[in-house]
Amino acid sequence: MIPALHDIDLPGDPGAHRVVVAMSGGVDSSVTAALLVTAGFEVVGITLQLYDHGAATGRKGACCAGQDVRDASRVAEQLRIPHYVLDYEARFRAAVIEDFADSYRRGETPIPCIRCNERVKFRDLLETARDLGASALATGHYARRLSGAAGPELHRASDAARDQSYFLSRTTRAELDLLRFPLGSLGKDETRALAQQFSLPVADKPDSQDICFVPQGSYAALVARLRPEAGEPGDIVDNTGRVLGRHNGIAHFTVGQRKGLGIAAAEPLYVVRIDADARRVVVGPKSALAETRVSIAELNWLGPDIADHGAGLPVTAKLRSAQPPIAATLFAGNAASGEAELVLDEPAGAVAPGQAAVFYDGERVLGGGWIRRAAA
RNA sequence: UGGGGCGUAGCCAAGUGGUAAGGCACCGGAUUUUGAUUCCGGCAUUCCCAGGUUCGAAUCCUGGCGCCCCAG
Repeated sequence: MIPALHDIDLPGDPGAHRVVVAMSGGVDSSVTAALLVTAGFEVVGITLQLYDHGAATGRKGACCAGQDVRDASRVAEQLRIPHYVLDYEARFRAAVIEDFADSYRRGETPIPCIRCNERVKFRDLLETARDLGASALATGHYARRLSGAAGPELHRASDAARDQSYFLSRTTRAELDLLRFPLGSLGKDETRALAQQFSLPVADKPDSQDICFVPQGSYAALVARLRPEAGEPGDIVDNTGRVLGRHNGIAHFTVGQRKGLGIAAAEPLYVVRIDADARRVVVGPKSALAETRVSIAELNWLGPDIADHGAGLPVTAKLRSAQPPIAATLFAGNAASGEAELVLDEPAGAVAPGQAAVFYDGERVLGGGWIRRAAA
């Protein structure tokens, strides 16, 4: 059966609301559109064409180019809703791909999916939705938008294994006002089942994986092409500076990485730090990864006012998309600058500059920022 | 060329007569909207080479080759 839409927060007659759905051509956003159509909303599908290298055409599990755009069109056609494809290649290249390359050049580890949400999907698409007079912009993300006393709140998805709130941590309050996540209470298997019930042509399409704009998965080659210095060879050293080996470009590494070093040692070695200027990759044993203090920049806050929390706010913090939140205390120093410091209750490893730090109070997303560095 | 030691997979290394541990690296798979982490699996019919002893040797014997250390 088709489930009722939770948390849609659009009062009155559904037919009176125009809802724009961001359709990537994948299963999730297609089911999102189908659910909204079934619920009686006036749905408009929009697909952003983000890139279009030839290799994407036949690639499985990509999004936002070639076949995926056509898939989105087919779904929209079946649902009998208007569908617009907007050319965002130039903007995506500048705001996401160039940023991705710059990040690696600095020796950081970018997370382009968040940049894409932050700078493309939730910014321009929301404007477009407003221009179209829409009441809401719906996406297929697995997260929940719940109405709280002080307005909409962002929460983790019901299915913890599918939760994508980490990727939505740059979302602002204003954006959250207009956003809706109809899949937030569903499990992936439920979404698949719905896709079957709706007979969507993408029902059996594989989940997207990897970085969408990187053909054949050779992301380091892409970075090396855009920022040649990130592909220059350099030394692999230990914390005393002793040279243990060579690497073929810092773009191949992230803090916490074990594979690919090619160094035989008594115990496994992990990337502890990347020194972009010297083109050095510093490695050490797992114990060398433990950090307790993390500097945060560009804090985006969605929680209650934290001006009163000079003593620090207890939170759980997620420092990597596939790692569970860990207990910590957040010190939001200069709110205006967005600078903050996170102190972990227990030392944690693989704190990589460039990744997002997302703060939770239980299921609720309080905010997020970028990991600048491990504070000494 | 006096004395001593060593030579086991890419690296380190256990094993001294009973039919090749382990770690690292590497490869494959699972997981993952970050090629990370994690997890699972694979990875020397063979122990520098050639003979010999033995039912049986990487382990004992002989010879050779290579390397290291201490003396000169």
